[in-house]
Amino acid sequence: MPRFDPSELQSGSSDLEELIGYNLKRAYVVVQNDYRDVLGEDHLAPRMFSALSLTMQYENLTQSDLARMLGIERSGLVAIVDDLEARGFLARTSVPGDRRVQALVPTENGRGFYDDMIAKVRAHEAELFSEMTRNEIETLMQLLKKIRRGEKRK
Amino acid sequence: MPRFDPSELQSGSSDLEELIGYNLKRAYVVVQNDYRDVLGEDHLAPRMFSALSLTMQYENLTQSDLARMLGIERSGLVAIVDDLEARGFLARTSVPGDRRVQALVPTENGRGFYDDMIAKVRAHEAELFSEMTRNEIETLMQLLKKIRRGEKRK
DNA sequence: TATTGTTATACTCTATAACTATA
DNA sequence: TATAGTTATAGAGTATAACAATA
Repeated sequence: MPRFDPSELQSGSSDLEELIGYNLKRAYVVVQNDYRDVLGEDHLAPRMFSALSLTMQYENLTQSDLARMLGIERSGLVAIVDDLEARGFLARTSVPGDRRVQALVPTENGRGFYDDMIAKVRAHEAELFSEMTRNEIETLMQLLKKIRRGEKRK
Repeated sequence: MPRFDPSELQSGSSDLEELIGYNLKRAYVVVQNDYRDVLGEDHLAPRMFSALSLTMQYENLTQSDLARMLGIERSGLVAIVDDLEARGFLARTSVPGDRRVQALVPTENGRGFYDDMIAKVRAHEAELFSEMTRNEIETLMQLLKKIRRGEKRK
């Protein structure tokens, strides 16, 4: 059994380094930390950003729609929407024909804020991945989406 | 602005789907959920497995070593090691020459348990990624490690 | 002064279960 | 019966700050 040598940590010499799941997690943490540095200034958590993004791009989403799209439970979305609504980025609006649902409608203010944020996030990714070629990034995205498509539904 | 169409969710047509960080997270969640299905039977959380794996493969790791390798704080490791020690998988043993540190030494029992677990995890990954070619997996691993190497140190 | 292990504490993210009002 | 939104609650996972012992 070898003594610990830091230089071999990512060389794939240990069981852990050969696992896809572990590498996926560690890579995700790298990006997440950078996200927080960027979004944190504006007090926007990554999940807030994700929810805001989808409401900007799809008309009259309900909270249940959003939860399904983000892969989280409906109950978890209440606080997120509360926050986004409190900051004036979107509004819960009643929908004619089904009084159970409330569509999430972005405000002008919300659109302006979002446009700033998406620009910041894109700039941050461009810088964080500046060592990777366009081809590598393209390949990575395809492989990640392939993993996502293999998700086992409940 | 388009109406929500579930079929286009992963097609890259929205801002979110074009972000590396978002795809990384979603892919990670897919694997994580599968991990939990597999490791959960034996009440072994993913981070317990990671810590156990490293102590099996590196001689006389200290908790500080482990924390650095896993990218978490020292304080977070106390509970992990407590649990692994309570289950008889490893032991904190004093080290001659430095009375501050306690080396983490695997037990026979721990080795047997770990051998079972790593086999289960590998089988689970083989099945979860059965739609991907060996080449695709190799490429993915290289790209993930490249992202990890780009991590900004504190 | 710096490091190791530790405790206390708090925060984020998320899930489960139950409720209500609608359908 | 089923669904939308909601609340309460609990459990991971993690970080920060402080401390005693030791280097």
